[in-house]
This record gives sequence, structure tokens and C-alpha cells, in this order.
Amino acid sequence: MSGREPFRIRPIRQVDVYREVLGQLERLVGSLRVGDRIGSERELAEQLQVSRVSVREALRTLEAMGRVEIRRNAGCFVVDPEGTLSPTRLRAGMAVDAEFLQWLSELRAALDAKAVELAARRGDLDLEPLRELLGQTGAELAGSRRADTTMDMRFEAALARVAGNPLLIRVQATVHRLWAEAWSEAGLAAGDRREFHREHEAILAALEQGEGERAVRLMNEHVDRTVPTET
Amino acid sequence: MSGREPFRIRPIRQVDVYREVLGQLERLVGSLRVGDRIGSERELAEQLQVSRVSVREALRTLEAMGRVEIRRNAGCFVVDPEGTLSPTRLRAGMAVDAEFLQWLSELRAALDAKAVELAARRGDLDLEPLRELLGQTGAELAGSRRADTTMDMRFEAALARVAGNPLLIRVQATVHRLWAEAWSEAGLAAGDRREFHREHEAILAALEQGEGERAVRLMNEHVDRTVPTET
DNA sequence: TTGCCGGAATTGGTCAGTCCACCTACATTA
DNA sequence: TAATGTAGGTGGACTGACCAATTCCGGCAA
Repeated sequence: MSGREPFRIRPIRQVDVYREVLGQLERLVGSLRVGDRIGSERELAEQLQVSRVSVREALRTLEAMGRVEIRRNAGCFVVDPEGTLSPTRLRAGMAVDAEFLQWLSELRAALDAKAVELAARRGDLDLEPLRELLGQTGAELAGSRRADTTMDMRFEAALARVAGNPLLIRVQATVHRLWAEAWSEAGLAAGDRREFHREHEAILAALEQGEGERAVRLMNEHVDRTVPTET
Repeated sequence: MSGREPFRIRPIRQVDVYREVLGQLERLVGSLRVGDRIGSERELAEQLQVSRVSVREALRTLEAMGRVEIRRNAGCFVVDPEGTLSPTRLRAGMAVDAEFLQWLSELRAALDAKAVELAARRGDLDLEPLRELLGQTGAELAGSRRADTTMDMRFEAALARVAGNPLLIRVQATVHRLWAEAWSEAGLAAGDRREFHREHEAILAALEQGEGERAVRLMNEHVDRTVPTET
């Protein structure tokens, strides 16, 4: 036989620019930390030598994957990879209506209450992070900083962390992100943050006093109250 | 004083066009069958009275959600919704050890117990599917069919369905699949299925008697017992 | 009639440029 | 000092156009 390989026609690789951009941005995001800004659309477009449109499409995909968050008038930021599950997928096919918010609330209650329960059961429970967090948010409230939808759930997230169940942390983070999405999409105003803060403090107090069951009950009631009273 | 309510300024909800498009397309996709063509970008843009750019961004999101497929020179097609959330991503980076199984068990307990609780709270609760399921599995046990790891969780899944919370169903399904994966990976034998069956029947009995709280407690204990006694 | 060919229409992908609403920070003014 | 005004940056949206590839369809040749 001949040792010479016949020339073989190969299909020309046709690259989609936006896919290429997506790949590069994914690597970029992977090399950055949570909260880092990955630049404005215009910057990225110039650096990648592509149009803003292509950058935007890649960013939309990245956003749907839950890797980045696009904030108006601010830029694009790396988002907490803890929620390895995609909120977008979790809600796939569902419209944000009153019923959906109810379901979401029920799911959140299951997870947040479990976080409290597990925390209360821990022998080596360290409540210091929770105290510190409440101290911070309390100060922010006094300083009348502007609203921050994610603030309401930071306490619950911190609870899951001190509870020490990474799986719970991930699912909870996903649900919390979906919660934030849904509320902004529904155009709902955040609830009374001072009231939320008081309830958080009550839960922490119950934990400090070793009253786990009461803490769980308070958490359930707390989540119940966050659901919108009227559309 | 005055019975007249003061006019209250409310923040103006600013809608993102592409989000609006996304919502409408989601509903459209939901009303179509797998493989159906949902039209070209230009058609959709004209029908929605928006620019192609907005349609494209919505389609990109929809694509990332795994709901549609965009085919060059052909159009946009509805795709198989493929299993909602990925168990693989949920466990990403974690080894299956005793601790992991414990975490998983805790997470499962949170969801399965919530399913019971929600079911118990439903006014129009229809327990027939559960009775039927237990009848089937009971017959299988009598016939000494071979082991089926998923069988242990069919009852809990059915509970979530009668509870009527689609979000809970999805998350629960993911956790259950991960559970099955982890157990097979760890080479653990399934527990005593006859015992599981008895416990399921006890839970159903509690529901039938309207004792929701007892049913929830039984479910928590049930899940606890499924965790391996020794590594 | 059958089968092939080639242009026309269609489609997703991409681009440059423009405008808008909004937020922030800094400078200005009372 | 505390309001007010202003300029620049940001994401969001649109327009109009062009490209490459595919598909469609009419007409020509066998």
C-alpha cells in the first residue's frame, strides 16, 4: 500500500463569533472571583474585536447559565457559583405569577427551615457569623442605604453555611437567585427590611437560647410573610 | 382623620423588552410540541413589534435554557425539555462519602417532608394516586421482584405531585436522582424495602386521617432510616 | 416525463452607528 | 453644609445593512 495518505476534504470549521466570545468569557469568568466585574460591553467588544451585539448574546447565555449577572448602569459581574443549578432551568416553562411565587415561597421555606434545624442540631455551632451579619445589616438600615433585594436572604444563606451542608447551600442559593429574579420580573417591591431584620434577630435569639424548634417555627413564619400580599 | 387614602407614589416598573419577548416565547414554546418550528427571527420580530436584536437575545436565553434549538438557515425549533436540573452539577466537586450521604439525606428530608406538609394542607387533596402506588409496590414485594433503587422514592415523588408544587417536584427529582447515583456509586445495598413500604403506608394512613403533623414527622424519621448505618 | 441546474428568496450571524434612560460622581451654588 | 446641577459611563434598544449558507422553484436539457 502507499504510505501517502490521500488528501481528505474536511468540512470548514465555521465559527460563530458569539460562541467564540462565550468560550473566552467562560474562561475569563472562571479565572475571576465572585463579585468581580468583567468589564462593560463596550470594553469587551473592543478587546475581543467584535461588535457589542456578539458580546451581548454571549453575556445573555452566560447569564442564563447563572455564571454572571448583568447589572444596568453598572456592568457585568461574576456571580456566586454556589448555585450550580441554574435558576433559569429550574423555572423553565413557568410564568411568574401569584401561583409561581407561592410555590417558590414553599420551596424556600423548606430549605431555609432545614438550615435552621440543622444549625440548631450542631454541637459545635458557631453563631458568630450570624451575629456579625445582623450587626452589619442593622448598621446599613440605620444609614438608610438604598434597597438591596439580596440582603433579605443573606441571613438565611449564612445559616446554611453555619449548618455546614454544602448540598443545601447550593440548592438554597439557586432558589434564592430565582427568588430575586422572579421578584424583579414581577415588579414587586421588596418587603419591609426593618421588619425582616427584626425577625432575623428573633431567630438568632432563639438559636442562642437553644430553642431550635422555636427557631424553625419563626423561620417558617418569616418566609410566609415575605410572600406578596397582593399583586 | 380623613378616610381618604393619600395617593401613593409607586416606582414605575421598567420592562426589559427582551424579557418580555422571553416570556411570550416561553409561553409559545410551552404550547407547541417538540420539533415544532417557532418561526424565523424576522417573523417573530414583526409579530412582537420589536427588533430582531431583542428576539435574538431572548432566543439565546431560551437556547441556554435548553428549550429551543437555533438552526442556521432553518429557523428556531422546540427541543426536548430534557431533564430539568442536573444532579451531576449539584454534586460537582464532592466525593461520595459518609458525610456526603448525610448531607444528601438532610436535603432529601427537607424536600420530602415539605411535600407531605403541603399535601396535608391541600383542601382538595386526592390521595388516590398514592393508594394505587402503594398497592402496586405491595404486589411487587409479594412477588419478590428484584430490587429497584428508584422504587423507594416513587412514593415521595408521588407525594410532591399531589402536593401540586412543580418547583418542588423538580428539585426533589434532582435530589432523588443524585441519591440513586450516589448509592450505586458507593456500592450500598438498598435498605429493607418491606420496611420502607410499611413506613410509606403509615404516612399515607396519617394523611388519610388528617394528621398532617404526624405524617411529616413520620416522613422525617423514614428518611433518617434510609441513611446507611455504617460506611 | 424525468432529472439536473442555477438564480432568487430565505435565514441566522454580524456589524457600525445611533439614541435613550438611568446611575454615579463630581462640581456648583445658595 | 446641604441641596442642585451637570457630564460621563452603562446597559437597553433599534435601524439598516451586508454576508454566507441553505432552501426553494422554475426552466432547460436528456
